[in-house]
Amino acid sequence: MGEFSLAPLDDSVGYWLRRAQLAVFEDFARRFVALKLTPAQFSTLIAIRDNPGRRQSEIAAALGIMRPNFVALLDELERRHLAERAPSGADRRAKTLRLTPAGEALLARALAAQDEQKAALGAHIGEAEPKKLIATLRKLTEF
Amino acid sequence: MGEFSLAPLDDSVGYWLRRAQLAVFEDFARRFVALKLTPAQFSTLIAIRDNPGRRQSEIAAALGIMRPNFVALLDELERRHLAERAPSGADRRAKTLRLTPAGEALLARALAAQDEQKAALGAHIGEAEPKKLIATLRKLTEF
DNA sequence: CAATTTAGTTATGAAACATAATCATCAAGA
DNA sequence: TCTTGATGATTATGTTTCATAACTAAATTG
Repeated sequence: MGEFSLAPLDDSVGYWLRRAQLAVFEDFARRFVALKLTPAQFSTLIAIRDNPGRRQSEIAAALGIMRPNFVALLDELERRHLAERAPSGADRRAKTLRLTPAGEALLARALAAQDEQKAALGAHIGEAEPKKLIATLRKLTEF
Repeated sequence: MGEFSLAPLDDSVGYWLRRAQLAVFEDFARRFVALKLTPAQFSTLIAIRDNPGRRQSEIAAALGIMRPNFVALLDELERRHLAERAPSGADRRAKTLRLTPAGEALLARALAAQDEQKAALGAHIGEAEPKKLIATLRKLTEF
């Protein structure tokens, strides 16, 4: 195609942030395709496992997922017998969430896949970089 | 809501990459709302200005935008008289792109807004960080 | 000149993300 | 207690972003 000039974008944090995110998510998708888990599903399984007894809407809020969109996501996890809704004794409107044994097992495999990605990523950008990178990205989330 | 544990995500590059990207793009949207420019439109104006005479499809490819989606984007820029399609003398199928004076003027304002964002961002994460951050993000795009 | 390829386009669909409205239940005050 | 207003989950719906297939006109190749 020939040389292409995009100078004002070349030192734009937003531009590279978007491109890097796309690249990392593509790699994620490749590693997780066998597990049939999207990033949202993966983080949902984690949130449920590590915060048992929480309400559906609390977990959605913690993940930054809109409540209406969380319904179909959970429907799918339930359909695959990875997670379950259970009545919240106190409040009959509310539902608490828990993983099934199959959900625990799949999450374990997913976490292993995540570790592999982390290792590959460290090898690619340098072992010390991920820690520094995450520290900077965290600051940016408050921007 | 109480303390919420999302440990396996807390040291995940992908997770923070996504959240940082959302935060920076939200800030971008705030700064650009007065100009009525999306990130894709902004980068298109830059690409056209800095690569005059290129074909529509070359510019789309350089920006990573699918050709079909680039059509409506350009239609809108033309409707607002910011950019124009012009026949490519050599190939009567092809169209080259150029900015109108109004497009040049709006892009100048947009670049100023981008500079302001850059300054605010440097102030927030430290003046030396953006350069290091971009270097790391660039490596990630080849991941 | 016929067959194939290419540039731009149209039509269309999938996926992520957001809002308004509904239904059942809860909580608080008259 | 009864009514009123808020809340949890849901449905319906819409928007934006991103991707694919198929079309047309024009170029290229054999």
